[in-house]
Amino acid sequence: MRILLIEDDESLADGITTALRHQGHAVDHAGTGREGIALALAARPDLIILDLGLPDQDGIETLGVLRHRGVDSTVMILTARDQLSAKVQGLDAGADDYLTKPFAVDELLARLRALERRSGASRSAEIQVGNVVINTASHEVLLNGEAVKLSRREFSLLRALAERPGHILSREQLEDKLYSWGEEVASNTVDVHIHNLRKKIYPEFIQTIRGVGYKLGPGR
Amino acid sequence: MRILLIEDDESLADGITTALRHQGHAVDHAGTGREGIALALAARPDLIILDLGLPDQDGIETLGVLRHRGVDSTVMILTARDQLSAKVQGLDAGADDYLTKPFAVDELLARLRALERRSGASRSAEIQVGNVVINTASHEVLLNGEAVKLSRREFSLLRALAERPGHILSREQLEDKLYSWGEEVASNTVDVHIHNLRKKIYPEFIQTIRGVGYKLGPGR
DNA sequence: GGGGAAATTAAGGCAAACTTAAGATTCCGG
DNA sequence: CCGGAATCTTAAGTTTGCCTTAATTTCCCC
Repeated sequence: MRILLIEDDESLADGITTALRHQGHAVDHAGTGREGIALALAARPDLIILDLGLPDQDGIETLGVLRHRGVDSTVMILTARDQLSAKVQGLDAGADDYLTKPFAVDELLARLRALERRSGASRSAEIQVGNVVINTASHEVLLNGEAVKLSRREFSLLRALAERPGHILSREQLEDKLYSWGEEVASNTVDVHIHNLRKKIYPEFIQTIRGVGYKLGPGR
Repeated sequence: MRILLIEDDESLADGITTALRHQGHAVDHAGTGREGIALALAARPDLIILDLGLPDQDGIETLGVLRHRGVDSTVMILTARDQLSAKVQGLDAGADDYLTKPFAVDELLARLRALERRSGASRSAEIQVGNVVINTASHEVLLNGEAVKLSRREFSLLRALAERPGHILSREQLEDKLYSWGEEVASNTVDVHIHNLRKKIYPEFIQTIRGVGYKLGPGR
């Protein structure tokens, strides 16, 4: 998943970024509302995490601008515990969820998974496609009940495809989900990971649409 | 919206019920998990508010049973502030959101609006012409329910014609749809692809208007 | 029956995708 | 903080499938 973090506190931002990357997400970071808007328009993230206590402009205002410009990404706002009215405003201004500071990173991650699901197909942390079960919380993948060991990138790739089984994702779209701004790849990395995934699962599970991209197929 | 509240604390339940009804929602109330499951199956609510601290059975378990029985309503769970692991479990078990107790009723209402807004959209990417179904998302084409394997150009051609069934498109117009500027083609390519399409589907599906172009015909 | 339009056919060429392996990088335990 | 293991990226070589071309045949309308 591609995530944009708009947060001025450097150390907090670093912590969140690291945790998210560890989960296999592509993370872009903006330190101000203005910068955040620019990045949101350029990178088209799946999710935006927005701190309401920004220095250059009000967080709510930033959110308003984003929605006005047609950014329809899911938005989670971060706010201080006692700012109830701000939370309510935020939700009504187009945020999808909020988290009160301070929070545990595990909680943030769990919330993200919930949000991810709300817009996607599956209702629980498990996505099933054919005889393959993908657990987005534990990062476990089962093929006919047996565990398959995947690396981080392999898992991210599989998750991206599994969010909408049957839907085709181009190489470019897949790269966008895996790599943040500034760490783009310039090779056939995606091809290679797809190849390795096919070896670990089974070849027909991931189908190639020549000239278009890849999609998950039906069970064998 | 039809809402099911599963909450054992009578006075809290009364307060929430009143507030929700005030907003124009239909509210059912269950005091136990067992009762909640029965009501969920009977009433098919749009939203379920589930307290994790239930007397007769664990709230997480209740949620599991609901999802297992195919209840796909949006679920918001209520939990005590310090029960982090419970929240995380709940979200991963298929809840869409949670709220920590104690909370202000305004906050609950704002959350509901956010949830409501999210569950809209998603239009189908399918075009149907006669007994042929064209799925633009998966590039799948079904003839009487059976998959027909098309190449990229064949698919583009078919989609172009299917966008306006019955309308006549000239070769030139079709070429414009298939080829971007700078890669024009100088032969009877379109004819050839049309021919191959007819072989894969059935000849009468694509009709020739002599001297003008092609159009999609009615089912066989 | 004649001429132009459309259909048919087959083959060569080319770009997309696959495979492999080596070098770079990251991760993790001590 | 270091060294080995796992993983990731790059790039080159190979394979594959498709697209285009063009020559030939069939069809339709005047």
